Amino acid sequence: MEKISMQQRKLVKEKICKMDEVMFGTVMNGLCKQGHTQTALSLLRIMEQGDAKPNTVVYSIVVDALCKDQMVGAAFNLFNEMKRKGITPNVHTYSSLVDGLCKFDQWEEVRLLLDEMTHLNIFPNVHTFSMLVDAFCKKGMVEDAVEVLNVMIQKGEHPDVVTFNAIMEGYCLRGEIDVARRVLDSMIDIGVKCDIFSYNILVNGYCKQKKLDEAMHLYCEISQKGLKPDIVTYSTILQGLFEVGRVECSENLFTEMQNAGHSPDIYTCGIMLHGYLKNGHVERAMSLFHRWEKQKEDAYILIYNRGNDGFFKIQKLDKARSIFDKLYSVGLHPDVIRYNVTVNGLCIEGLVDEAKELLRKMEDNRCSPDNATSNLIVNGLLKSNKTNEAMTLLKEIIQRGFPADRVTMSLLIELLLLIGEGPFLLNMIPELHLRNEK
DNA sequence: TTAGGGTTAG
Repeated sequence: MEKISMQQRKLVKEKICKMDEVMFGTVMNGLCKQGHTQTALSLLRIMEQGDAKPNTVVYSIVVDALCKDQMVGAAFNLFNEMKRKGITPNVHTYSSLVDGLCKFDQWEEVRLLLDEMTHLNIFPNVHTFSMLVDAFCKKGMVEDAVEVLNVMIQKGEHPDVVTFNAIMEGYCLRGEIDVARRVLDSMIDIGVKCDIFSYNILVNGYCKQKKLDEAMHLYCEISQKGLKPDIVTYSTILQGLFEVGRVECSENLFTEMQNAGHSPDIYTCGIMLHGYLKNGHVERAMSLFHRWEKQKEDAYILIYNRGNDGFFKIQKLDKARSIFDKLYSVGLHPDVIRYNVTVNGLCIEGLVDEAKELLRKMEDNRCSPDNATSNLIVNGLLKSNKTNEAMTLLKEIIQRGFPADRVTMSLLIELLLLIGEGPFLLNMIPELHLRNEK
């Protein structure tokens, strides 16, 4: 990506081609969508030196990308900078910031920002309101979301399919799928066309409640409504079917999916593998696994991970271990999650030395244990009978810098008291406390 | 040239 910015620089400096704001905007948008926000930001700085000065659109592009990268503070710095320079933010800029703040539960700041924009005669539109509705729903605050919905209608903004889908998801997350279904019917009544997202939300709701007959019924309804199930629909139902042990149904649906022209993506692969393993079909899982590992290198990461987890659950530690070793041999560096799954498996099995070895490998690969590692180890120890032996490992981790959160701490305390390590606990408390303060 | 939604391992 650096290459692109070098080319841009060259084009600008040598005046081979005069880039206007729109061209800069297009390039910066592309960079941001590919995750190169910093490069986009340097391009904005380059613009300042040229004839085409940064405008509202290019600032908004970078502000939005920073929010999506969860760098809301940096986004606000840029937002303040543009205001200082007299470049007026618009409804896009404000909406991106509102969305960023919502994701961090900064409700007071959201309110202030909405006030600010309204004072400037910039009014929230269907996008802005839908972001708010979605944020409330995802946090289980459906009543607040409905209130936002009413406000937007009052202000003359029409909720659309995205707004209603968010509300449906809110009800589904609370397990009130029948209410969600009624939302779907009423949105059709008022003339808002539902889409495949609407159905996927409902299907997922039923699957999570293990109501697979209802989910399958909805799946049939999709085609009757003139819509087509997509890869997400299939993945959701496949997962649900495996969850309730309907392996044959899953296999049939998997074939149906491929016949409909959808090749399995990385998630479907993981669902199939995990589903087989969970239901004890090791051979079927292995055969799929071997077929795919030849085809798709990209898919390795997730498949190995799922594979590892599944293998541990059915006590095939030797197979899990060989898969993990294979990751190294093909030059893939496992991420913290995959390490965690493996460390957990080893702890449950009481294989402390191997877990230690793995933690050392983790450090060699500059992959630090995180909260989840600690959590999993403590959990593994609680489930295991070889607690004393495994204590050694835990002590080593604690001494190396235990990343403790509240949950881990309480589990740890429970464990230490259980196995009569009260004195060790007393010694550790000041240090754990200090780390927690940081 | 800019903003909103669904599946996804411990």
